[in-house]
Amino acid sequence: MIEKGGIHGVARAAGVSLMTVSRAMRGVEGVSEGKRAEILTIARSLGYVPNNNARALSQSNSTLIGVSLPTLFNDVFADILAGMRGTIEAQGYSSVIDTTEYSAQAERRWVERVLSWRPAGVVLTGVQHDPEVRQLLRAAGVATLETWDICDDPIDICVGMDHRAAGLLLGRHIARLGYRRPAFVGVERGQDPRAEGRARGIAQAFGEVGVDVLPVHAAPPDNTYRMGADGFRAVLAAHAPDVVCFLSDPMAFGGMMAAARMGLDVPGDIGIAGFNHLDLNTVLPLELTTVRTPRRAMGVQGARALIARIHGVVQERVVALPCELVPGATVRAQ
Amino acid sequence: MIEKGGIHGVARAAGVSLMTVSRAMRGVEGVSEGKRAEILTIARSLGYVPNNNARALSQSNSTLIGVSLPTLFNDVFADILAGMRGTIEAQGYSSVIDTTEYSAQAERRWVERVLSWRPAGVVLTGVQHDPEVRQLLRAAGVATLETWDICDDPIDICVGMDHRAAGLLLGRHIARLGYRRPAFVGVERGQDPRAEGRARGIAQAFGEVGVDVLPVHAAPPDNTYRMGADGFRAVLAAHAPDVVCFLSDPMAFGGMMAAARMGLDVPGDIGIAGFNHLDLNTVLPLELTTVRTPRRAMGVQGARALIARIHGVVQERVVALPCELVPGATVRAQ
DNA sequence: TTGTACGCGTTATCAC
DNA sequence: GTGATAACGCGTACAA
Repeated sequence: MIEKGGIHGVARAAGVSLMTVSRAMRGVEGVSEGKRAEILTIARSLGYVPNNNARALSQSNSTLIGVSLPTLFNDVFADILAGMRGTIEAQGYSSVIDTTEYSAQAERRWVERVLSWRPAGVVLTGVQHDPEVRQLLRAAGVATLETWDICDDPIDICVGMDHRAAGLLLGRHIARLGYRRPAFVGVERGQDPRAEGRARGIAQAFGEVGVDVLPVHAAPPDNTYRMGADGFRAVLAAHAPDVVCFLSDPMAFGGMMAAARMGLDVPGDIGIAGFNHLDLNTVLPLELTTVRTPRRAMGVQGARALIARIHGVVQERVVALPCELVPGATVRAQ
Repeated sequence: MIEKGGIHGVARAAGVSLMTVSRAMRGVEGVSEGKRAEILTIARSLGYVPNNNARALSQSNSTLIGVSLPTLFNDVFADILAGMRGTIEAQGYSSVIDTTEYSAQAERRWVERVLSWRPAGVVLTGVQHDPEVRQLLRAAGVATLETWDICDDPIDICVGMDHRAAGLLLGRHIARLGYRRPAFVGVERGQDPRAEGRARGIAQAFGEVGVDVLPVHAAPPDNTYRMGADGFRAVLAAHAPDVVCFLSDPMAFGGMMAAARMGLDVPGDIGIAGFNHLDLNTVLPLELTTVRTPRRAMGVQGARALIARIHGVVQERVVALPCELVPGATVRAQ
């Protein structure tokens, strides 16, 4: 419908050739300024928008970067994305977002779809993918960034963090405070590999002080806060822990609310810890014990590395950004 | 790089013509099953992904739906989107997301970009846009859905809700409980037209009981929870209200936390109300007084209407979905 | 069942 | 500074 004239219509209306319109629209040299202004006015009045499919087809280089996120219901990914987008757009690239709902299958389908647009680069969340994803991206020779997690052999490059180390950091802090009956509330196995990594780190920390078991409760899918609250009750009934670590801050908050409802004092009766240090924490009466993750920096540095990679510059293939313990006040003090 | 062979490479490797490969890849008739399997295997091993730019260029019909959201840092839009995506994908369409950060300029640029892909449909959040947006979309003749808000003359079709009516609903409830010194905490003017509509509704409700002023505090941009907390303190100091309505639930929660920190009892000393009824509320010790918005339904019905519109079916141009008051416990009882 | 010619809208290249 | 022509990779229509 838009092609009732397309570039031809504009050219005809302006009394010039296609090429002159093309040059005028793109802002490249080869058109007198007067003519350019005239053409732009006509194009605008005709509602002409260049056809990117044709442009992409006739050119080999693209400025499109596809970004895959597990979900939009998590400020973590919004933070990472915010960091990326600033950089991506400042460099003249544009991004296209999609979510996989934590499904490897959906991620694979998305990779095929985005590759069909011949993007300059692709961003994936995490390092665990359908085997075909790696193969597709490698075969396409497309610059690929994996983020949020790290691994030894990324598809292309990787800017993330070590979730196990982060769990270890948190776990050691908690263990040092004397807790000996920890528990973890997360989601079903395979749903969130990063959370599993953190749980392993926590388990390792407690292993170092002779506690060999970290009971894990997998919350059935629901709203995050309720998952935290229900998970807290479940793990309390099943394992009588003295401290409960949660997959995330929102879940930990749910746990805190459940504790209050049960008449339990935090941290007097039981300790609670979250993960990520999200905005919510800044207003809580009792600051949550958690780990601050470098989400925004990850986005910025990841995008920079990806664009450098697109330009053929390869630095380190894997960059792990550091986390920071937030002692908070939901576990007991020394 | 991927075109080291492209469809030609596959055809050559399989010993057939381009068209046979094309047919095999698309799953249409005209290829023997044996040959199809063989071709698919070869294509896969060669990492061949069809070029969507070429496909889109050669066809007039697209299955792409572009969706514009203000931000990802708000579960409201995640909810709407979740509702849409299910429908969109079930109908064989695919969606591309972008965020505008509440900037009309960014929205206009996005509309141009998405139109350059010749989408089947476009979804915009809200009804207030740069004038050119309307012109571009109308000129392109692309099916367009506006959502989350409503207006009398949508660009094309509109499935949303009446924010002023929602504010009126909430305001009347609060006014009926005897409150007479209301205040509103929102964001700077123009940042969120929907919130302004709700504030107008609240003001109208209080106008009905003879209270003609609704002091409004515009929180400077920050994290939502802190904006709520800081806004609460500011509005309290400036206007000594007996009830504070917030732009959203998360801000209201920030306000509740600030009240607690100031030693104020809610609702004993002061009333608080939010908007949207988000997941957070389900775990709070004191359920927030708020309005439940039909976000998911809006997404589902909006997507259905848009796809019907794409297929040429036009029902009502504007559909307003109803909201529901959640009395909660953060304003005093009757 | 399989292959050939042409067109989609744009840009690069070369000629004027 | 401007215009003509040939790609880009795929799908449609038709021919074999």
